[in-house]
Amino acid sequence: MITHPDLLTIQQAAEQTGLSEHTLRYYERVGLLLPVDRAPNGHRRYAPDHLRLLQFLIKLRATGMPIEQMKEYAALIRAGEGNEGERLRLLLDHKQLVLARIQVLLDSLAVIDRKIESYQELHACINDDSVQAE
Amino acid sequence: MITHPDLLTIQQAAEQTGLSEHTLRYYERVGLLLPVDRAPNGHRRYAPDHLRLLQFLIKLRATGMPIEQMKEYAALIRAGEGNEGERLRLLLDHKQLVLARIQVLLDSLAVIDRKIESYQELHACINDDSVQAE
DNA sequence: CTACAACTTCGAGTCGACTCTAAGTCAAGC
DNA sequence: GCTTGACTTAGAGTCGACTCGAAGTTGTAG
Repeated sequence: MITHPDLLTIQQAAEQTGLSEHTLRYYERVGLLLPVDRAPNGHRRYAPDHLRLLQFLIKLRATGMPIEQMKEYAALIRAGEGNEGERLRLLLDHKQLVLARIQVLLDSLAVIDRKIESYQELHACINDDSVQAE
Repeated sequence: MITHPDLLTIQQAAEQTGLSEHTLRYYERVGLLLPVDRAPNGHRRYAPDHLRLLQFLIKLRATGMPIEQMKEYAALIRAGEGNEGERLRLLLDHKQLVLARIQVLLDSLAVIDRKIESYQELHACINDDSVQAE
């Protein structure tokens, strides 16, 4: 196969991003990505630009952004320059949500930690008992 | 209705826990909770013990523990004393997972933050331009 | 006696995000 | 010419965790 520099097959794109080929096609299907370039035989060819966007979208996913909102962000990027304010707003809003979610995680974890400590104390007591019993 | 002290109807339990009545019944159905006590007419009556367990299970849920694993934990509690070591292990393992997930969130958020900053700089530049233009 | 509200059950439906399947195309190697 | 493997498509299936709906029962208020 003639491998054009910088143009990746779907397999290579999957490797690079950690997404499955299925998922890459799915993202395109649902309109998260614009139709990807094609080789003469119809096969997808991912350009570095695509990959960079994908890598960033993956970070949005990792922070729990729903696909619908990722679509909004991707659409803003596609629309070109001039809407950086909107992009900024979207990202800032999302950041607040993520921080809030982390806070919930930490708060809940604190409760769980108290339970953990109580079990650990119990464990220590049992050890004490057995020491005293000996 | 004769409201026995401390025994809550499903509606009251839903209020107290923030879960829906549907969800309370669902948790019981899937075996997360033991069959709840019933009033003579067959209606559920939640005892303080139930409520306390629920409150804790809700913290586990909030930290993303799947229902299957919550069932394991609830089963250990039901089994009575003597398995505190297992409970401790389960909670400690879960805690590690949660901490790891928080770390992923923070790492991804750091990437998003860099993007946010770049948009903010851009924004600042535009402001500079307009100031200079005046 | 009737209306109403609060429950009951069980099964079906929803949602988001994949994930997989089947059937087809195409280029390269033997 | 045939097989193999990497791709293509559209549509169906899965999974977890609810969420809802329909039909029935019970107990109280008017």
